[in-house]
Amino acid sequence: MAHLNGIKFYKSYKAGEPIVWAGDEVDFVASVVGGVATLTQTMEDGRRQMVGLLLASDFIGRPNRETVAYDVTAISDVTLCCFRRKPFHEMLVKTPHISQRLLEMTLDELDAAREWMLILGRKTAREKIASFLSIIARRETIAEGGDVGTNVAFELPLTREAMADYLGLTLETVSRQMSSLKRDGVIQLEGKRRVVVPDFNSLLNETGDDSDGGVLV
Amino acid sequence: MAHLNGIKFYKSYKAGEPIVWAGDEVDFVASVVGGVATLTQTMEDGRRQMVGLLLASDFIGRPNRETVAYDVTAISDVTLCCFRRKPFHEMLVKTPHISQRLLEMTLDELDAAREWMLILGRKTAREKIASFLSIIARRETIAEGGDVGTNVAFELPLTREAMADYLGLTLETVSRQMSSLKRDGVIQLEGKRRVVVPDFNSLLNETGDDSDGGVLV
DNA sequence: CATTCGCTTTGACGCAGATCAAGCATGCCG
DNA sequence: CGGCATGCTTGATCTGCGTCAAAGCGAATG
Repeated sequence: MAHLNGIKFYKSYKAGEPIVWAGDEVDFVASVVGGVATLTQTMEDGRRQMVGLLLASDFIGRPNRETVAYDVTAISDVTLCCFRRKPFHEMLVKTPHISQRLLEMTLDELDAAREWMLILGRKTAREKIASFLSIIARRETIAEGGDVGTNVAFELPLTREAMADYLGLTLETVSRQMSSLKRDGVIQLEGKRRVVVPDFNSLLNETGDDSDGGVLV
Repeated sequence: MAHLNGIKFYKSYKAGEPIVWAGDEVDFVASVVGGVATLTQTMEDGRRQMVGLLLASDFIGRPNRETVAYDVTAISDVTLCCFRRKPFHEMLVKTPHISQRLLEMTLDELDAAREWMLILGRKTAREKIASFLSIIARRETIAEGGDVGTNVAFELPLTREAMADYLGLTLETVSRQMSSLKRDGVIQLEGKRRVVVPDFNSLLNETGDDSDGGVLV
């Protein structure tokens, strides 16, 4: 996505800052350069569900639509690389391999959403936490260029409350299950945010997923 | 999607028949011509979550990937319009506006998946049922060319068990909540499968969603 | 150094929905 | 026609997680 003179610009947001609200008109699409942002849906009475977790290189917005369907929030300091919507859409028409790339990315997101649906609909609180940790472990260690060996350590990009919104739980339940996994030796905590997983397979065993090794080397 | 000599063919499946299993190699992609199919994920111990409900014109498969990630099952008699994967992929590269169309469809599915995530993660059993019924009402009555007026009637394409798999509930809870909505006059049942909604707004009021009219005319 | 604030942990208790268990209705097949 | 299968309903009981409440902890601030 290089060489897009004039239609491309950067924007930064501080941790906690809203990027756009559901229903807002937005005249750009963007991709995350650095930091973490979330997509959330909120019900009238305040119940909240996260529906997207955006890390570096993830895409925001629909080329063809001027309003946005979800609240987008910066959860750490975030930098976006933005493209004005109209020229971006024209470029899409002229440069087919970009829309094919975008299709691939969207299909990957759809797959992620479907894995997420299984977590939300059928897993216990403990399985939800274990699944979340293994998802983050995978994304974070790949981002750091490391291999997912048996011994893994990473920083949680989310507060307990945000984890609860991700998993359809309350923050108290998240906290209790983290403590429980710690008690059982599945994870260790250094401070509140850094997680050490001494044996990644034993974490996977807690997810409820088919556990025959999986992605492990 | 016309004029695709030689690479296009049709396949039919009976109600209940599996179309493909998760992990199978499949050399075609397809679009649903008629009937209803589901995408489901199953855990080792048998817990099941539906992650896709495919009606007429919905698309199955990934142009770029030879295996399939979910169980696909015909839930009524189903006819698929299939395209061999390799030539389909080549056509995609040569005919950019098709991949743009496919991108639009995929983004719509992603939006649907995200609405679904809110339902799974945060709604009560009663709200889940009401949400499901209003989603089906919308899709079915549009398919029949009718308008979604206040008074709506439609056929449920799913058994109580499949509804449970859709909503992350047990079939008993689905049954109880259907009875409860019936007792409260929100819906009427003609037989087990036909649903009459005397006042669509009062159904919407049960979904927990922002209720200011919405899509109603 | 004390104070406050945001985040987290932990405890006690209650309830929505799961589980276990009958029974009912409809339609199919010998 | 009777028997059996499939799908649905309803009841009784149990439990995982939500709710309410209090207290711990580290970092920032005056």
